[in-house]
Amino acid sequence: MTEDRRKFIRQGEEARREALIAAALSLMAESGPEAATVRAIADRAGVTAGLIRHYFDGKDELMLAAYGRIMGRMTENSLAAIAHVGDGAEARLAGFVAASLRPPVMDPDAMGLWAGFLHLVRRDARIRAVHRATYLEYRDQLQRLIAALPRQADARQLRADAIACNGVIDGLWLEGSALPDAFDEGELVTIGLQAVGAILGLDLAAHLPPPFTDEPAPPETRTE
Amino acid sequence: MTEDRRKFIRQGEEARREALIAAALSLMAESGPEAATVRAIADRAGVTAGLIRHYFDGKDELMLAAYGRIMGRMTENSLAAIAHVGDGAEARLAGFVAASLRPPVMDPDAMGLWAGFLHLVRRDARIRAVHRATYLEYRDQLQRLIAALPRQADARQLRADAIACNGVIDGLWLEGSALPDAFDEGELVTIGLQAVGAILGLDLAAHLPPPFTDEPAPPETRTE
DNA sequence: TCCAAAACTATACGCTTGCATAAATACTAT
DNA sequence: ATAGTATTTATGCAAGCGTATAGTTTTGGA
Repeated sequence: MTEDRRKFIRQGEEARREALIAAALSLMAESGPEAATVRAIADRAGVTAGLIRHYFDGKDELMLAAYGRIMGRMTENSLAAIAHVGDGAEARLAGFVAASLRPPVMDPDAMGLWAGFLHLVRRDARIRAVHRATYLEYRDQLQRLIAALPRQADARQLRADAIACNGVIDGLWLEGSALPDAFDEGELVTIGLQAVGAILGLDLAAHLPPPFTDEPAPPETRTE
Repeated sequence: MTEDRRKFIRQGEEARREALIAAALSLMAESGPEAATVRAIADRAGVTAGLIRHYFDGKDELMLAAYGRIMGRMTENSLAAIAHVGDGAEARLAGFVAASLRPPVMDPDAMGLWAGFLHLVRRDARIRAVHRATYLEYRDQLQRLIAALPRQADARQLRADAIACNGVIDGLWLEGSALPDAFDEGELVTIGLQAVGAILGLDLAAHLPPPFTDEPAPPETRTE
């Protein structure tokens, strides 16, 4: 009764770090980078602000960890779509492209997050390193899928094709995420498949994967 | 001698507004959105902070004006490259694509600026309107160039082609701006022309425009 | 059972932000 | 020459920022 100090239960390093990262990402996705203050993050994570400094050397460290988490998740989401597709290189590539142009990868919140971090890329060397690694990893995945296609191409051509296809996907992802209602349902998937197919000399649209996977609806990016 | 108050000369609305917009853009390009504080902007424009409120209703208004300025300029820069190209629709399209993938359009500073504003797109309706208008205007320009090509395509196909080509350009622009040293000199121009050509069924690379225009070197985006 | 270590809270400090307000200056019209 | 007005400076304020630090609670092992 003296002073009702907040009750709490210990949760340990792993859980708290994850909770703080998730809180930072959700705030940033909703309301932009400037909304992700230490107080707001702590509040959403159900702790007080001081705890951030207990688990991270500072806010910058938390943001760096959060960036790594979200970027990795986006590549994972694209890859997960083709994990169980076994029937041919073309189908796998088509699945990868389509997954990148559909939720939860193509998503306004995801783009808000990505944009919020992007401007940090130029100032913070460690953020830049994460960006570079993520971009190259994604492109390598794509290049591997392209290399598996039944066609002949030397290393130089393979690199150029991967860069071009990655460009199409990135550009369409960006525009579809930024202006969701400027495109019809599934329009960007079709366009993306046609474009990638044209670049590689294939008819990828023929492999148009089913619009729904086994999951009913993945509504949010931000939920863990 | 009493108190050395700062000397000044009157410059009038037009000049001051432009100076403040230019200052805001240059700060943002250099060091990100959070560096563009009212004090820093005023300082760079050679005035004191209070003047911003005299010419704009608030900082948000200044940022909105600045966003309109930079986005318009980027489309202009792409269009300027083909203003004096008269020999054929393919050559004009090739010039447009190439210009979008070279300085001053493709440029780390320009991308920093673009990214800095992008996350405002989701919160501020007026910023979003500018974004939408700029994107659609750019795409319409591209679509007009595509429509002028000697080939047959219905309206639906024309729209899809424009979206796809715009996607390639945007994606390559983004990656080349974000990671300039990940690509060879001129590599993205070549890849972009090949990709757009493949999508449209042309050999655009044959029209590869000269690497230099009549200007010696446009070094900076941020200078007016 | 109790005690030491770790987890967590609470508070305050210094700094920066955008903005309001009031005073001073430079220019223009007369 | 001078008065008037728009332009510009100067100053202060309330709010919010990240962080440092000290104190309190929980927890698990001796």
